[in-house]
Amino acid sequence: MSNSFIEDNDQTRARRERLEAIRSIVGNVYPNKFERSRVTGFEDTITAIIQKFKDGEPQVSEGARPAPEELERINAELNRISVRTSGRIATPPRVMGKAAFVHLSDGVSRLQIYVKKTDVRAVNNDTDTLIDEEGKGWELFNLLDHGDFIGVEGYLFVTRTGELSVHVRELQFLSKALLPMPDKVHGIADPEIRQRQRYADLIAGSLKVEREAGEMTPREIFELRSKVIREMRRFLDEHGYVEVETPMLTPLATGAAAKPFETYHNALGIPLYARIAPELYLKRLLVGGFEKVYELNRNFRNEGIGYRWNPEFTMLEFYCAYMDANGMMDFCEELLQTVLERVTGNRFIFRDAGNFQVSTHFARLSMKQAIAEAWAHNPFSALLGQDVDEEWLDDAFNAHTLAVFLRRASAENSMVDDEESEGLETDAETMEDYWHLAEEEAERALEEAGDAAETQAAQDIVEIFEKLVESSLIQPTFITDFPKPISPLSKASPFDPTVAERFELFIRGMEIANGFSELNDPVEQRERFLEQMRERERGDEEAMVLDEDYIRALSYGMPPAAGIGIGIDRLVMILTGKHTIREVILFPHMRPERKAKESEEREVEEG
RNA sequence: GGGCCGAUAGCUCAGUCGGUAGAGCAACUGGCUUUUAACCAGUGGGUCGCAGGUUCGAGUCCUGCUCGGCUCACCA
Repeated sequence: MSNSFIEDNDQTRARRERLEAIRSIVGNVYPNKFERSRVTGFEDTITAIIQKFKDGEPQVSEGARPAPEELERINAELNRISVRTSGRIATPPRVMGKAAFVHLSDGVSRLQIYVKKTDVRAVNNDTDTLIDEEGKGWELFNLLDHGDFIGVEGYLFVTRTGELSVHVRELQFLSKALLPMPDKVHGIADPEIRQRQRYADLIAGSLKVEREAGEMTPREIFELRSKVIREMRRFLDEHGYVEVETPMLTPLATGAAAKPFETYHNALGIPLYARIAPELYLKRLLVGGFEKVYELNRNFRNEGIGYRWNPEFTMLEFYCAYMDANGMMDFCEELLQTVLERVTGNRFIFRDAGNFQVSTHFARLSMKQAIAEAWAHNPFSALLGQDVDEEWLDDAFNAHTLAVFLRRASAENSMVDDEESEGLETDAETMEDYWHLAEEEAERALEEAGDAAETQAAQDIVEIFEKLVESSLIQPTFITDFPKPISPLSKASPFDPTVAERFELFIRGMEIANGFSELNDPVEQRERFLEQMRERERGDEEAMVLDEDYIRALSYGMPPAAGIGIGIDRLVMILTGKHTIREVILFPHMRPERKAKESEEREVEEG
């Protein structure tokens, strides 16, 4: 039999040959079902059996063995209990002549089975009956490989070393692993295989013999993710929110600053875009009379891929009528802390505890305050003797100078190797040169900007914030008071017309949430959209697109409201201590897999 | 796209100064009727990512390429 899709080596050959030998004993090697018993009160999965009977194991210290009398007492009880259960063979069989031990896994837990040559009988899968012939059970067992699926029937007992086990009387073959299992000690090291072949990653996590303290298996990461999402829904439902689903394929890509994926609808004959944000649809629902709505689903952005970025990401977005951004910060904090408490049992503890403390309250800081504070602690600050405070930043020339300076300084730093960079940071002269160059550039830029000067200043402040502050916001911090020109869907602050009543939540240096008091004046909204369109014409590909229907909706009247988007993937990164988004997305997007042969063919074609 | 790092047995990795290709696990054969990453004895397994170059001799040095990781720039 040829399996061209399976690499041919000594391991795969042995497995294939044994599959044929198994076939000659049991008939159908891919039977359709295996019924598990219900002695635990539920379906007797391995986890159910472990949970129900594990407590019966005698308590002994590491390496010690339980007393024989105690074993006898426990086993007198357990031996009366028969179970039928099934799973993947999770260890290479430990065969000792005429008996063997092996562990079965259901992906979560593992249960040891004990197979004795004289006690085990095989099931014929064609007739679903026990095979009479002597020795067939043991013969079948010896053809099993690490990774195969089997079903067993037998009675419970505790071994001399004190481990709960099943003494197998019936053995049924259920499915073959034609590929060898990942290394039982090291698991899979190659991140590419782990992410591309998540199934192998999940198997490896369940088969790995030893784990480092605090190490989460992939299974546990994705179960935690599932719980986070479930608890978010529950919290919102409890607070009167209605979950809705709005279009993912949209005629306009708007509601956020991002490049969309484009596709084409044949029947309508129009382009459609994968949504970059559900925002404008959800606010149409506020117009329609929903006072509290949310959507928890995917958004798509046709941009770079990196440790914080996947082309599709999961966002919780919700809106609450009659609330402003300040109320939304309170609610967001309560939401996150409640979800955390329900998922992890702690109010706010991050997984890599080394960097995090328990925070009872999230800090709040205006963007310009945050910049001023960060600058005071920045090595460039002392070097240049330049003070930065909120008033200083209000000057467009100053803001642009600082933005350009940071751009130059960081570009220079990134070009230099860590080892060679000594002296660079302390080189005051170079830094002063950069500063003067930045000042010259700022002067020119201000002249050229003309009526776009306000937008330019806003972009400068944000750029300074991102370069200087963002990565240092480790503890949960709300940054407030965003410049208005870069917040086209947000209301202005009632205290400062140049500032949007908008906030972003940062944790571990990442933006986790973005919310604001929603702009509900259709006249001003239209103006803001038009300003965005002018930005687009100036070359900003990510400026928003005017949505006339949305303006019409606002014209029917939308109540004052606050809205927020919370990045679920990034939140899960923080909760699991993972440093790349690909670890918390089951099937992250990657470059298409190319085998060596194919790439050679490509080269020939292209060459 | 730029910079840095990597690719050796099925898996995880070592390989010194350029001199016959190594270990553990896995596989195979034999032994062992309560093991715990079982153990004991033995066996097989390599296009050292690909293509050139230097050299008497290259896993090792040089050049180009492929694939991957990290990182910087754009982006949530």
